[in-house]
Amino acid sequence: MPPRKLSETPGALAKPATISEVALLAGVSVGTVSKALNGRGSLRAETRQRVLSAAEQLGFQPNRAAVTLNSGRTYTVGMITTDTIGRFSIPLMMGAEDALGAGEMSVFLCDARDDPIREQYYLRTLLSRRVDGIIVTGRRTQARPPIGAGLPIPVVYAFISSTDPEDCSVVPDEAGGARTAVEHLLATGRRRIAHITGPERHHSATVRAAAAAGRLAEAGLDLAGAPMFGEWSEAWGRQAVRMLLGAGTPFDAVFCGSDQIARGAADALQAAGRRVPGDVALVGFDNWDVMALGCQPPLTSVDMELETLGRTAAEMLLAAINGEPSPGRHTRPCRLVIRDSTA
Amino acid sequence: MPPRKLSETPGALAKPATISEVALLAGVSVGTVSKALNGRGSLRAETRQRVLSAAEQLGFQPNRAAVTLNSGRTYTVGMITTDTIGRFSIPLMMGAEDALGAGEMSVFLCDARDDPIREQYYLRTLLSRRVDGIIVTGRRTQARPPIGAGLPIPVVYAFISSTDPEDCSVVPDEAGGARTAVEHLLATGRRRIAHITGPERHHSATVRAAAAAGRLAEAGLDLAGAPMFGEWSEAWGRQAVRMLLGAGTPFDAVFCGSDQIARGAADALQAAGRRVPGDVALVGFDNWDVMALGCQPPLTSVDMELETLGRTAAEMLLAAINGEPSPGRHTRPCRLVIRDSTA
DNA sequence: AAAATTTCAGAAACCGGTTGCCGAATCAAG
DNA sequence: CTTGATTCGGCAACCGGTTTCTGAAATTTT
Repeated sequence: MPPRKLSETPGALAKPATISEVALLAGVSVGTVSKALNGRGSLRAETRQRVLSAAEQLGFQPNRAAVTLNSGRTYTVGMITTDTIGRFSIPLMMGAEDALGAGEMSVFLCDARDDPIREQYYLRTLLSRRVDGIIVTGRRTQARPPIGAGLPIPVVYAFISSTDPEDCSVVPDEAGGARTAVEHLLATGRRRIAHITGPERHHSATVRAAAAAGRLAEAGLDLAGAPMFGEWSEAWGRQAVRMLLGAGTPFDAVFCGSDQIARGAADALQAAGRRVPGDVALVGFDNWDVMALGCQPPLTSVDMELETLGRTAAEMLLAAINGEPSPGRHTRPCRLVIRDSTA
Repeated sequence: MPPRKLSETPGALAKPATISEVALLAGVSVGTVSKALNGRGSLRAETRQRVLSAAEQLGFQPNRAAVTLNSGRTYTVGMITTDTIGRFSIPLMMGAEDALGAGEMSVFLCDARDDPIREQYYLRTLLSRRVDGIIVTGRRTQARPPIGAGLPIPVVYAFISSTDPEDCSVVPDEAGGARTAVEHLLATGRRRIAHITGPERHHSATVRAAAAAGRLAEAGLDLAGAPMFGEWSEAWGRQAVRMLLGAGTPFDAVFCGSDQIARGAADALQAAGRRVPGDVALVGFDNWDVMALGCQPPLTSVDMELETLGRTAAEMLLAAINGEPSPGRHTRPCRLVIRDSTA
C-alpha cells in the first residue's frame, strides 16, 4: 500500500474525514468504527481490519473536540509566563513542553507581559478551553500571589513561586548554588572574595548574597567589602569593579550575581591590568552560553538547570492531573560549571 | 453585588458550571440561555437579565469543545518552530501571539527541534485538534520544503520561507538591511569596508554579503578584501579581525553579519590599539540588545524587526482563515539602529 | 433437531452547547 | 368579542465522537 497523503486533492482545502464517512466506506456503523479504532468491544478480526483500512484511506483523525466532550479531558495545558517571554522562560518552556508532549499533551502559550489584566484574561480563556492544568512561569524567582483561588484544575509554578505555601512550586536552590560557587573559590585557594550582584529589591540578589556570606562565615571569613547591589548589566559589572579597585579593598576573587555582571567585571579587570584568573578568579551565575562562552576567559558559572526545572514542573502537573498532587515548595539543585575563569 | 469568585469552594477542585445549570437557576431552557448569552433570538429584557446574572453567579464559561463541535471553528492556531526555540523565535512568537490573542485566538506551541519526525507528529496533532491555521517559524531564513501538501487549513511561514512559491511566507529584507548598513558607512565617510560573517552555506550570510558588495559596487567601490565567512560567534569575530590586521589590508569600517561577530571584532580591534569608531567603524546585524548594548562602544546594528514580522504573519494567517489568503513571498524592511560604533 | 450459549454489530443515549421552527401568550385592530 | 399580528421562549435536531444495552446470527450442547 502506498503512503497516504493527508488529502486526496493537494492544493485544495479538503475537509477532514469524519467517523461516519469511515463507517460508510467500511460498511459498518459509527459505533463499530469507534470500537475498532480504540480496541474496545468485541469485533471480528476481519471487521476491525476493514475499518482500519477505511480510516487510513481517508486519513481519518478523530475530532478532538468531540472526544473532549465525552471524556471531559482535553489533553491540553496552559503555560502562562507572567512577564515577557525571555531568556529564563525559554529553557523552562522547552523542558515543560518536552515533558508534556511525551504525555500527549498540547501546550497553550500565554504571554501575560507583566499585566495583571492580561493574566486574568488568559486564565479565563484557559478555563473556558477546559485545559487539564496550568503552569505559571516568570522571569524572577520571587514569590507571587496565586493566579486564582479554588480553581477547578491543578496549577504548578515553575521558577517563580506562589505565596500560598500549599501551592505547588518548583524553584532552583539559588542559595545552594551560591554556596557551591563560594566553596569552589575557597577550594581553589581564594580567601578575599567580593560579591557584585543585581538590585537589592530582587529576591535572587539578596538570597544569593546572604548564602555567599553565610558560606564564607562557616569558613571563618567575610566578604571582601559589602555586597555590591546594582543592576543585572555588564555596565554595572564594569563600574563595580572600578569602584572596588578604587576603594583599595584587596580581593582575589569576585562572585557575580549574573554572567552579564561577571563579563563586565572581566572586561574592567583586564582594562586595569589584573589577570583573570591569575590575579582574580571570577564566577558568574545563570550559565548563559553566549555570555559565559563569549567572555575572555570563558566563565565558571552556576547553572540553575532551568530545562530540568521545567520538565519537573510538567511532570508534577501531569501527576496532579492524575490525582497525585505534590503541594508545597520544591527546590532543585543548581550545578556549577567550571571554566577557565577560575582554573 | 460582590465580585464573584471562580468557585464557591476555594481549595476544592470544583467542576465548571454547564449551560443547563445556568438554565435551571434562571428557570428557563438551555436554548434560551444560549440566546441570552449570545444576543441571538428575541428575548424579553427581564429574561435576558435573569439569565445573565445566573451565569455570572455560577461563573459560567461555555465549554469550548461544545462550541467548536457545531461551529467547526476552534479559534486556535498552531505555531511550529522547526528548530529549537531561540533568540530569533522569541520575538517572532511574541509578535504572533500578540496579534492572535487580539483576535481571540489561542496558540499551541510546538517545538520540533530540527527533527522531521517530531515535525510531522506535531502536524498530525494540530490537524487532529482542528486548529484554524498554522504558523511555521525557524531560526534561519533559508527556504524549506512545505510542511505538508493539500492541508485543509492555511499555513503561513514566518522568517523561514517555503520552497513552494505559492505558499505564504513573510521574511525580512536582509539584502535591503545590508545595503542600508553599507549606505550608512558610506555616508559617514568610510570607503574601505570589510565584511565578516557566518558560514557560507547559510543563506543569510551569502545574501547579506552579496548585497553589501553590490551596494559598494554601485558607489564604484569594492569590499576591503574578500567577504570572510566563518561562524556566528564572537571568537570568529576576534579571529577574523586579527587575520585582517595581519594581512595588512587597509580598512576603516567592518560590516559584520551578526552582533556577536561585531562584538568580537570590537574586542580584537581595541586589543590591537585601533579605536572604534575613530579608526574603524563597526556595524552589526540582528540588533540583539545584550550584545549591541553590552559592546563597548554600543553597536550600530540592523534590526530585522522580528516582532513586527511575527505580527504580520499572524495577521496574514487570520486573513487567510477568513478566506482572504496572501499567497507568495512577502518581504518586510529592516531598520538600521545607529549607535556609537559608527558615530 | 431443539435448546442453550456465545459472538458480534447496530441502535440509541449522551457529552454541552447552537439554532431553526413552532406554538402559546400578549396585544392591537376590526 | 373575535380575528390577526406580534412577541417570546421551549422543543428538538445537530455537531462528531464514545459507550451501554440489546438482539440476531452463529456456535455448542444435549
